[in-house]
Amino acid sequence: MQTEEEILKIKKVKNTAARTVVLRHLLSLEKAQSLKDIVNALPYTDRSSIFRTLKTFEENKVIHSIEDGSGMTKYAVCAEGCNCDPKDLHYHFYCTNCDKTFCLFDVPIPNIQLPKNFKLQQANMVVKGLCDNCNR
Amino acid sequence: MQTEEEILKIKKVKNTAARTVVLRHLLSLEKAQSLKDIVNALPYTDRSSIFRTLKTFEENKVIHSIEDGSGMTKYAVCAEGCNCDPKDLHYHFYCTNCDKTFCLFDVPIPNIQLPKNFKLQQANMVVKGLCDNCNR
DNA sequence: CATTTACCGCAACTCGATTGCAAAGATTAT
DNA sequence: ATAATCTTTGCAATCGAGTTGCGGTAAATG
Ligand SMILES: [Mn+2]
Ligand SMILES: [Mn+2]
Ligand SMILES: [Zn+2]
Ligand SMILES: [Zn+2]
Repeated sequence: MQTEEEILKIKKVKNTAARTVVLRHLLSLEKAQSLKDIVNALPYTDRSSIFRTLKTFEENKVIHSIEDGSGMTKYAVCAEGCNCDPKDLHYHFYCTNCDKTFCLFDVPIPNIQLPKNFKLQQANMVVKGLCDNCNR
Repeated sequence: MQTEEEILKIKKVKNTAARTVVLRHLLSLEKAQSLKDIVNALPYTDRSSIFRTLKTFEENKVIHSIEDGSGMTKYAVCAEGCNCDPKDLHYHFYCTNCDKTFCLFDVPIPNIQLPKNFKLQQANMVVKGLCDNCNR
């Protein structure tokens, strides 16, 4: 896995204290995080700095955002080589029990046959249900 | 197409003035509407009444809600026979140019092979891009 | 008709998201 | 190295979609 310095270098985002700590934090977790989650986990970094860091990361394809319907946008680090193009699309799974949101990088997204003359640019595909941990 | 009285009868929702006007309005449009859209279109009905009407409709499967990433939840009338089960799932298309959101009732949703032990309950699948009208 | 229950309108409130601004830090030009 | 310039950060304030409390009105029940 890439370190946060490598990622920022590749994505041409200047490395600052806040960016390093936020990205390192996101890399350390397997599930997508909300702004609130991150603020709670990083008590020495200001909310608005984290917010602007996330915006910068998103603009530069370091992370992508997920609207999982929980009311808070969540963020996850992009996979290596991701450019947030349609080809990089993947499902997200939101567990209605434990409130975790995962990137399902391994589940292929089938070709979607849109109506005539519709053009696909992006997608937000959230599948909801119970995760393996909650489904017992 | 069913009238609003027929729909409310089938879904066992009491018919009131506000409900009639909101449902009739939704039926008259082909695209999903936000609360704000509806409030603007129905100046003689109070925002909170419309809000509670939408909640009632959603609970009773008269309409379904769509999180299209625009920041406002949108609502669309359920198709005849819809019970908002996974089998009634369909894609939604959000046009990034004209901001319209459509139900793609005719585009089949393929089977999603979730990871082991994950259980599907619902989904919010929003495809984004240009609609036929904006893609020229 | 009296009582109970549901619905409506208005105003207030919640909370995630966003922004203005000044201080601190980094970069570039003299 | 110093000054000028640009960027990032922290704090407080603001925005806006969504939601709720409450009193009044209408509908349903007996
Ligand atoms: Mn993802
Ligand atoms: Mn729909
Ligand atoms: Zn779970
Ligand atoms: Zn369009």
